[in-house]
Amino acid sequence: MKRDSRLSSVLHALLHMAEHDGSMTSDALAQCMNTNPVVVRRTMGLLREAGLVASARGHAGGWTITADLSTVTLRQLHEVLGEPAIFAIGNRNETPGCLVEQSVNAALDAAFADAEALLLDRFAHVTLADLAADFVRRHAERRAERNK
Amino acid sequence: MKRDSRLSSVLHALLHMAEHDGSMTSDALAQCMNTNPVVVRRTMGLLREAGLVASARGHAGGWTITADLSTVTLRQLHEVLGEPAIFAIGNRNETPGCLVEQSVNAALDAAFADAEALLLDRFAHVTLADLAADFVRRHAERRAERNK
DNA sequence: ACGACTCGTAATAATTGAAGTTACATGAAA
DNA sequence: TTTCATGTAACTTCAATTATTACGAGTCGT
Repeated sequence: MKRDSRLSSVLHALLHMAEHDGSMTSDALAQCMNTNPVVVRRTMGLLREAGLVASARGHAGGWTITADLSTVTLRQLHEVLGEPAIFAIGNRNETPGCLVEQSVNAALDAAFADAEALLLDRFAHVTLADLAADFVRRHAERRAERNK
Repeated sequence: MKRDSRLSSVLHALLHMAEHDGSMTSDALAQCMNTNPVVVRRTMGLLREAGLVASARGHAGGWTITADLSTVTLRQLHEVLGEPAIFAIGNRNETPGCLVEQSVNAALDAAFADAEALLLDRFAHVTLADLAADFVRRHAERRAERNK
């Protein structure tokens, strides 16, 4: 099953932008992420609609972060991306007439709902600033490793 | 994204088999589930390898449950199906050299791992017998509704 | 004004894995 | 021996993200 990696992608892009002075072009971001500039524009466009980033055309154009990193959570980004389906496993038929299938769906749905709630709660407590700090930590560790 | 509904399917099949005296053919199960007999054989074949069901060919052949309903959990069935990917969302690159992406992956992976643990734990505490009992309850409710 | 640069977006293809289908071999029972 | 059913291989269909191509439109520097 093909997994939706847009959340991972936008996080990657946003953190690169946060570490980078000035704006970054779709091409530069696409190279960072080993993908296509059009894909970058499409996903970043959603963030722009949500007021998280801004874009400028022409010379010296590109993308910049407009939001405060400490206020943007993974959950918010998930919502901005249209709350894509979280699970790759699901019911065969969402509105079954068969009573057997209703029992099956009820049991599975309850479990999935709980797992989703936990996941979204986790997402709600991680901000871009947290990730940026984690990156800085990793960066320092690698430098220390290199100088050992 | 296309979701894997095999767990839902086998549960549906197993419960129908549990309510049904004697064996059921792949064709009968396929009709129950609005699918194809070959698909039924493919998935039920995995359950047979795990010793949960048995199949017989020829006249009066078909599938029968050999396991005790109260000992088979949703988690076990999930494993029997090859532990398919649970999440439809994932990292863009599982083994990134980029430190930014490592931070992103670490945060997402931790959240996903927790949600997966919760889901599997839920699955581990639901048996086929539980689902069968739930079906009987729904069945009784519907009959009461009809006679009101 | 011109031209290089960049976003905006539509249209289309590639990709991936489950699910569905066809076809035929194998085995069991009437 | 005919009929019914599973066992499998090979192939097609299907649905969704992702990738690509193409072109339009705005912006800056010269």
